[in-house]
Amino acid sequence: MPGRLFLIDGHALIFKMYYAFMRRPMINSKGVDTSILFGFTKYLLELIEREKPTHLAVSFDPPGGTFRNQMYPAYKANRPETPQLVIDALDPLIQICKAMNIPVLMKAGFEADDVIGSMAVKAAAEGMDVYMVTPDKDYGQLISDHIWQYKPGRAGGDDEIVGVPEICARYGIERPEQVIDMLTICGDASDNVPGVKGIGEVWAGKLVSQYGTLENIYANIDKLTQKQRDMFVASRPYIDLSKKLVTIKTDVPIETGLDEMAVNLDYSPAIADLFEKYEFNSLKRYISHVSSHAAASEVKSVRLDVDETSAVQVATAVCSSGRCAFVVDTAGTGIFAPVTKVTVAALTKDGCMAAEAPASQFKAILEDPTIIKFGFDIKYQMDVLSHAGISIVGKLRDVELMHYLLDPEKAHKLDILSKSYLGVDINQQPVARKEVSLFDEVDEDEPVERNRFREAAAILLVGSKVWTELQEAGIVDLYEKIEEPLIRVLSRMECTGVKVDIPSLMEYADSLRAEIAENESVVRQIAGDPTLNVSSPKQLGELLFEKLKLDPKAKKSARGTWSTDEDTLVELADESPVIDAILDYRAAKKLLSTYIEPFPKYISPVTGRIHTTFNQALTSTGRLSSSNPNLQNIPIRSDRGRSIRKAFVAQDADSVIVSADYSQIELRIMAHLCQDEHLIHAFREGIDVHAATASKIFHVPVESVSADQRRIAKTANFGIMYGISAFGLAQRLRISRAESKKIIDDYFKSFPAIRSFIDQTVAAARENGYVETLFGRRRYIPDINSKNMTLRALAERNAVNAPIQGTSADIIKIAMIGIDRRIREAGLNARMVLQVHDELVFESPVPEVDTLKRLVVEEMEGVIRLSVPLTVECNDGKNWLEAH
DNA sequence: TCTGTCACG
DNA sequence: ACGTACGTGACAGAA
Repeated sequence: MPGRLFLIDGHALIFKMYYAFMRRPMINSKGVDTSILFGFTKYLLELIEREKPTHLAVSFDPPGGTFRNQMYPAYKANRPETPQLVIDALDPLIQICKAMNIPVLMKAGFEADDVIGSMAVKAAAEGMDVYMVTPDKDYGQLISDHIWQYKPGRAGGDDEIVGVPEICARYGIERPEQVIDMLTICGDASDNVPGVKGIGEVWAGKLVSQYGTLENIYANIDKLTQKQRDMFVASRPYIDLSKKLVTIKTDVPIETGLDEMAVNLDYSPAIADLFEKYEFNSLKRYISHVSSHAAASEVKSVRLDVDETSAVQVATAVCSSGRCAFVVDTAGTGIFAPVTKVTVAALTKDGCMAAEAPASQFKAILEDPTIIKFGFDIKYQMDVLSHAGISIVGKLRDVELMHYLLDPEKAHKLDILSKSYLGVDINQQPVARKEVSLFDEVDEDEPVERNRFREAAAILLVGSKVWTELQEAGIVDLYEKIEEPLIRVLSRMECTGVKVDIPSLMEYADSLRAEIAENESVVRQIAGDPTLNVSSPKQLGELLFEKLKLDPKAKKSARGTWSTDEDTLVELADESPVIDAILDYRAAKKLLSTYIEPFPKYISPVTGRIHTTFNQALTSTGRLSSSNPNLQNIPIRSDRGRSIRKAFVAQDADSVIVSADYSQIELRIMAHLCQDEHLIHAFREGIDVHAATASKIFHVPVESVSADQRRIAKTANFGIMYGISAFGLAQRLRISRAESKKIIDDYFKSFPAIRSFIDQTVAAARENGYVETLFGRRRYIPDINSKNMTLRALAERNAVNAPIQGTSADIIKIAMIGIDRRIREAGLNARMVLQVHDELVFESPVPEVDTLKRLVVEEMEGVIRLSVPLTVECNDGKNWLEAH
């Protein structure tokens, strides 16, 4: 019978999972350690998906001793006691195997080795290709033309398939059966198999290959060296016993027939219940096809009533369960909105209870460091509660943030999460105020009012599930070491705010308005239309390309409108003086309408400062974003822009602005990730990396690189990180495609490691469906296999860029946490006020500046040791511009 | 509400 | 033959 039979050594796999999860066990919401069950089941499911076996069976060692113990009581006697977790895993795993139609082979008196060995030989004789899934070296003796050992990879590494050539090469022998002699001679300390004392693997291999068998070694014992002869003679009395111990039996009768091992993916409905019970949420996709009532009952399995009760009762439940969810209500919006009430939910033995009360009544709970707090957008709640004199202490499980880490590009709204995780619509209004059920029918016409009880309960329940998924994805560290502590840091930054000198901005506004008016009238004059709106791309397009007939080839359709962006206009600058007027108009108008006119309304009446919001759960790559207002895109590149940046000032004459920014952090990360020797060398030696790049691709010495060559190399360096195309580079450099193609070809020729890094990253995205940063932050790349070339190309660029941009984001986040801690430990009055991706901005009293700078640089540069140094430039000044 | 444009890293 | 560098947020005009 042709086919692929996989025989799994169950105990070996259990132990592997036991150790794999030892440092960070996976505990489900009921407090049960499901590490082994999860790891084992996941491995099974992945193996089935990846290797597509036609037949499959799992073998466990039976309870009680084996024939080996009978012949040699010391066998495995000095093994440490089996951990309880391993013992406890056996029965549930047998249940899981049964539900997946996988036969479990156990034979009293025999180890799994013997059962698998016998089955392997039998199946191979019947024409199957057999894979023995186990890391145990003893199995090497069974390998043949149709039997392989399939070694599970260590810690996420690839599995290894060992066949006849590999096993022979491993020991330097001719035939796999000789593994028995090898093992006999070497012995096995952990199993108490004696072997020949004094002979190790190297000599054993030489002797076995020279004399063919152990018996023949003894037959020729006088040809050995004196020392070896003595050792073999001394071992003679128990060498037969050793050989019996290490020889895997191949004649154990197996009752289970091969046909019963045929893979049957039509799993029993019980599998869904088991996955629900153990909370294998991330594995559910493997069993989504299971047809049964179980899928439908999944929603019903979240059966809880939110019992509305008193704050005191909830507080009691919170303290006994050690966890709660909370929702803060405010009058109005913004971080200074007064808190009106707080709703707290707690788990009870048969559901959820919740109560709402003035914040002060929950102060003790919120400030209790032992209670785990589930919330949604906790940073904002921290902001508003801090003004009510309440801090939130203890572990923070922010559902929005945790879900963001699972898949940053999904929607992280509570109502959507409740629907998908609990099957519950929290926007639906319950009928009664008491004994409300999440499943009660509601009157459709009733106005939807947010129900905080249901929200709090949903946060608690969704939060537990999302937490489990974080564990399963192996990104709990990312959450606990980076995002969770960052919540507090960002909250402090938001509450601190930054001072903007509005009067100086207003003064500058006047000169901008004059420029705008001047340019507007020039444009209107040339157009011969006093009503022309220069801000209207449509009207501008008609003016330039229809009325003035400047360049008829540029049409950027979408809605058939002429493109009038800066790149297009600059091309036309020679053709009409109207172009410069338009560009000047636009530049001035942009600054005025984006960075000046809206700013006064952002000044807080409480602090007189501007308080941005840092969005921590938004970008695809792990960066922060800033909004209302966005303080991460304050101008700097143009002269006009710099006047605006000057308005970001320290609070008074006794303070300064300090700015610290990473130099070339993304290129450095790329150098580390691809391990390119030239790039690494340039960074280590402090050589100008763009000049070094130019030197390589243009084949000139570094010192004779021209400014133009350097500029081109710089553009190319950035292009590479963004997933360059010849077209894109050509456009940016205003050169021909042939020229840009040559540059790219030379680039990859000069830096072959970068080429292979890109290829490997794209391959990893295809393999796993996602890419990750150095710190495990994931971005899923679903379009990587798209048939649409454009989409696929975009996906490939994303796959390359995300680990680079994301690692940079991880690094500065870690630095921020360290700096915040150090500032507080040192009791400084300096404050971190802004983060701009690779830059941190502080406000500091003058006497503290030196201390602050030292500490900031130390923390930023010391986040992680890469193959290249991380360097930071740090300056101070009266305003943000001067500090640069 | 969507699109085009442009400010930043 | 096709479309073309990564990640954001805000504004004005068009629809």
